[in-house]
Amino acid sequence: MSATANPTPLPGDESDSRIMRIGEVAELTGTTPRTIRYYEEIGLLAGGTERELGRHRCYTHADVERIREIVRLKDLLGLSLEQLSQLLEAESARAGIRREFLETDDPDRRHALLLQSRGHIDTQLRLVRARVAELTKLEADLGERAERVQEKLVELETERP
Amino acid sequence: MSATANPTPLPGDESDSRIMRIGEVAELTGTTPRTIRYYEEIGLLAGGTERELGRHRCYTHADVERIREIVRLKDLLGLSLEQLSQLLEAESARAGIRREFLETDDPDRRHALLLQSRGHIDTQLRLVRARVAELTKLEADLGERAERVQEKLVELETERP
DNA sequence: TGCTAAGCTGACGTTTACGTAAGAAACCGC
DNA sequence: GCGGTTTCTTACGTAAACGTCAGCTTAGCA
Repeated sequence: MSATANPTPLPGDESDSRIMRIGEVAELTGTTPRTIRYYEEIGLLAGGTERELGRHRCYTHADVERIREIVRLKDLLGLSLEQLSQLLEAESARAGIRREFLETDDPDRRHALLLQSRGHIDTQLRLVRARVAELTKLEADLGERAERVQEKLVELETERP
Repeated sequence: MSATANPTPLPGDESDSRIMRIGEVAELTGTTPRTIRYYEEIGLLAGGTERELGRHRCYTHADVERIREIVRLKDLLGLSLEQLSQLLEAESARAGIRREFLETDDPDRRHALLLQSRGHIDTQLRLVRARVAELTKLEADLGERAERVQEKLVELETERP
């Protein structure tokens, strides 16, 4: 028996292809239903398609991953949701891109899609690295200050027994 | 002629001991007068002492440095101003501590002040390092994704001339 | 001494990122 | 098919971090 054949997956199970509702997704991502709806409202999450008004939103594991990524970038880089929208704009149709990638057989088209994906990842990498550099500089500055204080402490301790 | 003897220091001059008003400080720190007043209002900046109501606030280069540090920690660590207040609480009396350090001759007291200063710096260092670790993990994850895309690109290019 | 730029003190406005509440509708197990 | 839970939409509320405006005062200098 494979895990994917399990007819009733465990809650919190991260295997793909399960369909979840907003409450579960919120728990899995450490957010709230309101937050998820808000992200959809401002266009940060797709969700708008293929759902008649009034019916329950449904999500896949890919959506959970995306929300986790949003939260991570938001918290770690301190980006506003609007900045995130722009940053992830290319990726916002990620599911669509992936689908198109799998559906098409045109190598040129696949090539273009891959390039687009790589560009998007590179942008994020640049941001992260710049931030790491700034933090490293801050760490160095703090280290210097710590050292100066330490010197004075040693100095003081040698002065008196 | 030494630079410090210059009776009219250049604007933007970072030499100590000049007394500035809020507009200049705002420019030097990339903030606005309103922001500086607000920081004072919520107790993040001292300023409350030694100034009769209604008179102009005056600042030294040490204040500029402190504001720069606040902005830096706020932006890089994404801390709220209240969190910053707590983090810098010990340091908030920094000028006072420094003065007391210079004034006192009691080695025990000086020792205690130095230890306090070191503890404060260490707290900041821990925060910075934790953040760097998280960002480094994010960088690694992005790197993996970039690699996978790159592999597919190469794969695609070898398939067709 | 008089003028002007800059600063002062309230006080209200604004944006972001959600929280919260209400009433109705959808889903699910039995 | 029905009760109970979850979700839906709509709409108002809120906390943080300032922006902005008004009316008045201060500081510096010609």
